[in-house]
Amino acid sequence: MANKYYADEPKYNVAVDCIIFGFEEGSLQVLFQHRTIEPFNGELTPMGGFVQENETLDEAAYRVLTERTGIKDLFLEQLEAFGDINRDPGGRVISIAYYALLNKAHYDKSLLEKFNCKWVNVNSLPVLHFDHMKMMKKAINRLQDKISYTPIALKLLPEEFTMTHIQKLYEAILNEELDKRNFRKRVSDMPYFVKTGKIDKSGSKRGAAIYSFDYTKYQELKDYHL
Amino acid sequence: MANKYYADEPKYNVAVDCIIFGFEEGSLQVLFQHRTIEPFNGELTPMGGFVQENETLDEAAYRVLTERTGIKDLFLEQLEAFGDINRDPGGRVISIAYYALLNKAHYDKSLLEKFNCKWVNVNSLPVLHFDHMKMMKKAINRLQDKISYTPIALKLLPEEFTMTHIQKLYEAILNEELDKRNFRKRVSDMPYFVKTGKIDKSGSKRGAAIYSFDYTKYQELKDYHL
DNA sequence: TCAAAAGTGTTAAGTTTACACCCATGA
DNA sequence: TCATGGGTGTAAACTTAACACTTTTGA
Repeated sequence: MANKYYADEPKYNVAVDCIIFGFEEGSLQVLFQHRTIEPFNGELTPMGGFVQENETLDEAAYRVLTERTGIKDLFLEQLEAFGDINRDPGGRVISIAYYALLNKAHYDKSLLEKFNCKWVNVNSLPVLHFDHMKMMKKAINRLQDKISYTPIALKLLPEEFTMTHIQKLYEAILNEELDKRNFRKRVSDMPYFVKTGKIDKSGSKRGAAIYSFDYTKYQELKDYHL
Repeated sequence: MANKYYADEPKYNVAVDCIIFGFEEGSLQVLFQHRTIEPFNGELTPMGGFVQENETLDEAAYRVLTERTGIKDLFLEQLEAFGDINRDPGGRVISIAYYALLNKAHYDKSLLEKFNCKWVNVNSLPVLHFDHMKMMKKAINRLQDKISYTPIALKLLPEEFTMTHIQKLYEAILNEELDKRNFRKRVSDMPYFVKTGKIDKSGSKRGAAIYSFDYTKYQELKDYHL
């Protein structure tokens, strides 16, 4: 497709970089892949890819995500564009950073080898190159901010969960302990958390009530109230 | 500069679009310029320009801003990247949207004709084309959010101002009336608002105390407390 | 019977909101 | 002297934070 008017203006490669969060064994994790070219060959980077001509930025990010994780139902949001002149030694690349939240129970582990990927605990991040640490910090901050006023964090959990699961999740994201009674009170006050009536006996002898999240109810309440 | 590794990947024009806010006569305003090409020749758009090879995204936005307004001391922050495939009929352009806050007292009015610009009250926005209305809404929302926890809005005021000035400013941004006593209490509680000792007699017979903002003190407090 | 996680309320502290009158001055 | 905007405090409502014991059950 010929560019009709802007022929004299410079053009650049445009990429997306996705910080992909997962949650397992009480820890917030991020998915990285090993670089396959110099410089920093073998070192870890967020999931990235170039924006193609037939896709929007969001679509490019979504494509990269589904390709690398096999997951279609996830939360995806743009963070910011990064465009420092020499941010990528391979050439000038403008990168649009995204973050995504997915349910690791649905993650296809065979893709770990296929794409040479690795889940890393956010508390033991590797050295990151380029401006990837800036992206990480932005992603974590955004996630921390956002879970206080939206239930997006639930995309990190299985469809069914206990109060303890949600609390551990919030504690992992916020990196601080929360008061059990206050936390449960706040969660219970939101009408879109519904008891399934089932009991999870895996975590204790007594068993814990299993909840699910009613996205339909959430949308309604959001539309009419918040 | 040759692109070393990514020769096969598509390239795009990359632009910045700046939503520039000003404040005058009690109203929040935005600076637009008239398009000079089809489609929508003559209609209003935010201040835009292409990102050049020797500048970062922020620098491109800053260049556009200083060029179009003559102002160097302003608040500038990235909003989001817009990259829908046909967002610009002139060709595929990825646009990085910014918003900026400036003190209209320093605005060089001769630039109005030079760049064929126009200040418009936010309450009477013109029809906007492309994805410009999305950018506007994002900018206004961000500004509204952000003034509740940072004093950036002061960049819209002269260096010296009265309590009434700040209140009118906040009311214009938030688009709602605020309680005078509560507002003044909150402002006075922040130690970086300092009374200059001067009196502004322009607004009333009695005269109002003139304040200024101590940016140094603000930085200190921010570093050690917030 | 006991260890381990689940579940449950109340009080104090802090924050936010609502609200009305006097002051100083120039015209 | 009066019209105009400047300036000030308090009480009620609401929100947030702190805190400890009982329940259930499988091993």
